Amino acid sequence: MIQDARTDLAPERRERMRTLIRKAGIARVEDLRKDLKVSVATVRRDLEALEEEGRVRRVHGGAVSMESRLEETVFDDKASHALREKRLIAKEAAKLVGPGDSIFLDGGSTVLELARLVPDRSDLTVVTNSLRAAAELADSGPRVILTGGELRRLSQTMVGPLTRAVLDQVRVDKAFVGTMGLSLEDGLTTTDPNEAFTKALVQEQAGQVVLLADSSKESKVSFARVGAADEVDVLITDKKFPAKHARALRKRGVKVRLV
Amino acid sequence: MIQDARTDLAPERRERMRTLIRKAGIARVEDLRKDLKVSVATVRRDLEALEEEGRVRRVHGGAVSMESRLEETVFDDKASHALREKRLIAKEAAKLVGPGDSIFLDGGSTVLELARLVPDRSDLTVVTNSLRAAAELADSGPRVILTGGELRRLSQTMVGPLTRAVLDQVRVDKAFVGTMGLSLEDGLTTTDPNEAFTKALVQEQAGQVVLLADSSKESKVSFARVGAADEVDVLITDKKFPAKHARALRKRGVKVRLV
DNA sequence: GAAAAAACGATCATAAACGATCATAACCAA
DNA sequence: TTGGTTATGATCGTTTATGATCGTTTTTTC
Repeated sequence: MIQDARTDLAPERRERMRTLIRKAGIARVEDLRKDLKVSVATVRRDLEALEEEGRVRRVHGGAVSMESRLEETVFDDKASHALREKRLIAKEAAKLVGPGDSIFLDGGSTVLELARLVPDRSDLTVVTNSLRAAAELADSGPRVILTGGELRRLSQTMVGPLTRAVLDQVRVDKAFVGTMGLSLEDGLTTTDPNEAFTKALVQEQAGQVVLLADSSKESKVSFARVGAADEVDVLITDKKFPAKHARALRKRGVKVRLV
Repeated sequence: MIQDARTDLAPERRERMRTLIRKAGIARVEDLRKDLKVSVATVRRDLEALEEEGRVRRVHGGAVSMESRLEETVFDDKASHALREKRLIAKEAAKLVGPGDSIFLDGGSTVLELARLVPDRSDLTVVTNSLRAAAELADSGPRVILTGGELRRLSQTMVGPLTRAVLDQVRVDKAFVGTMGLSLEDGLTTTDPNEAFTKALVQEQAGQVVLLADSSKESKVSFARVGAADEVDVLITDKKFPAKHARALRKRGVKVRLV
């Protein structure tokens, strides 16, 4: 074995490799070979070891770091519009969550922001059909119950008839739901019938239904109907929500909060 | 013993060695030999002693200090062992998955490797109680159905009575399950009773139960019992699995495949 | 979808590093 | 002195880490 003063000991070389991969998020075998001045065989062996430790995941041509979950969430956030409004709405919604409550969270992006506000509330029971909400709460805090059902890829939610099996057996104090469209005539609408079915089901089981919807959803109508607008108990939206429609909703018994 | 003015007393020399290694985080035998002006044999003996005391960890070519930050990062996470075996086992298991099959995947790490092998099989229906398996398949390929239930953080699986609600309504052709322990007398055992309950439930609903277990699980017994060993239809394990026990299992009607 | 290129895993040779063993020298006690 | 103990360093067969080679698998290209 060649180990003169210029070469690293295996642990320090692996440490450098690990750092390189973590900083870049991903690294190619060839680049690592050049940076560390070893053969590709050694790079592969080291990557194998780092994978055993769970620090990287090997892929064809290199390896990706498992040590920074940050990128994913940043990526997610970038995709969503009106983030500022959504955060404000979520913050307001969090005030409605009392001690020891059991709450339902659905798959909307605003609701996901709410999930991010409660990871320390270990007194809560959170029922959700959203994989992303579950992922947010997977490591800490509240008791988490997933509904099960068929995975809908686009929204990363569990939907369809199978969700009924679990939902029939639980009751929640408050259900926090999002929507694609909200109108007086057509009520709540969303893109997927299965999704709509599950939303409607949840609303039956919840003591209180809280709709989180920024003002861009107002007067929109999507494909699948969830239910009438007045099945919602509380609507939390932003100040750009037209006052006229807010009044109409209040007249039908919906509490409307503008943030 | 040589003990003139130029040489250290042994304890003193070891103290210096320990300091050198701690400061650098890591040190080569050759460097220590030069710094301390002793033979490599002595350096090795001293390192052996320091390792015995838990102050350093020896590596090929030198030693890493256990008293500095480098060691924490090198040593802390000893997560998954036998990755190689697990991959081989998973690959073999993948051969059992026929076209159009519906399969169940549980939360074991070997089973997770199997999940990674089927993302392109869009003819499949995958039922799983593992969030991580679901995450692997969340973007592409098979139809994914999650069981629902209470989230068990440690294993990132859905477990408990609520899983029954969904599982009662589905049948799968083959269930691929992992285990913590496998023994002839105690059968399959795992750490958590809720987890065991769910595993047992799945085995009832499956046409065929395939156990994926590397040989380290053999003759181990964990806390919660899942069921008898002969409730398994096929065991896929590695070649280190004792032939004697493989024979005993075959006698009980379990097909044993060694890879 | 076939051909070409790249990356991969398995295997092997080699040199460094290693552990076991032995010889030496210093020290101590009779 | 002699015999015993201990730390050390040298020797030598063994083990380990590495890099090169080669057939296989995967990805890219056309």
